Amino acid sequence: MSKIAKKEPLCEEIAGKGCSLKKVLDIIGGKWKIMILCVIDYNEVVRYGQLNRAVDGITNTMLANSLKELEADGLVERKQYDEMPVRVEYNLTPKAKSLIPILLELKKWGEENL
Amino acid sequence: MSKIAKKEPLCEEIAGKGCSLKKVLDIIGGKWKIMILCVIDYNEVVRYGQLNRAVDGITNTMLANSLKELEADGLVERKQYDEMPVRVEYNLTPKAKSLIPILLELKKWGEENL
DNA sequence: CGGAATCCGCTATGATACTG
DNA sequence: CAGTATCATAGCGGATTCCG
Repeated sequence: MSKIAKKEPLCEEIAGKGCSLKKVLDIIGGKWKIMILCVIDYNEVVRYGQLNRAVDGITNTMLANSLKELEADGLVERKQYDEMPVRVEYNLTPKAKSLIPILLELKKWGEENL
Repeated sequence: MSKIAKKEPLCEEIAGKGCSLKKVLDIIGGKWKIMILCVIDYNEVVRYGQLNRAVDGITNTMLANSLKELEADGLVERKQYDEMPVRVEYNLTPKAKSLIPILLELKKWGEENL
């Protein structure tokens, strides 16, 4: 069979497992992450408790989990100051900041189309 | 209202329930919708079976559900031709088409940052 | 061919309590 | 203050079968 095994005119790059769009959604998907990113961006620097009060309805479990994942994915930076009581601050990495404009476009699209 | 009752320097518009960014994610979130949109966009017009084969790993249940929701949200158009056997074609609405460039930016961001 | 109807497991999410 | 540790649950997503 000299045939290239593409039965359909559809590309793996678009719909396949490796699609980078899918990866992006894996990272910023879920129920809370985008809102967390936006709140940090809006405030530049935020403390844990601030986020907890700011993101409407989030629980400790989800906030802690989301922050850990965002940090692991290089979107959020965590700084801990060992004062008493402990103070922890979060801010966006440059990588995350470069994502914000796109999210704002998405938001704008939502306002115009929903 | 002389007073804006905000205990935190964080805005409801960003993190609250009404945030349009959240709404967008509700519509195109989930595991398959973005890929479905991209495949339809890439092909202009697609049949159900094509989508089923093109979107890697999707099941009937999810494809049918996703398409119904996308149609209800005004992102895809369904055309049924009562031939024998039945033929059904899907294409993007203008609204969805205006979303594609943003998704491509997101994809580009993913390629550069992940 | 293009779905609908069932049934079901898993994982994301959540409530609550507790700790360094 | 900034989280962990448990335990519980809902609903998303999946496998299979059936239908016009």
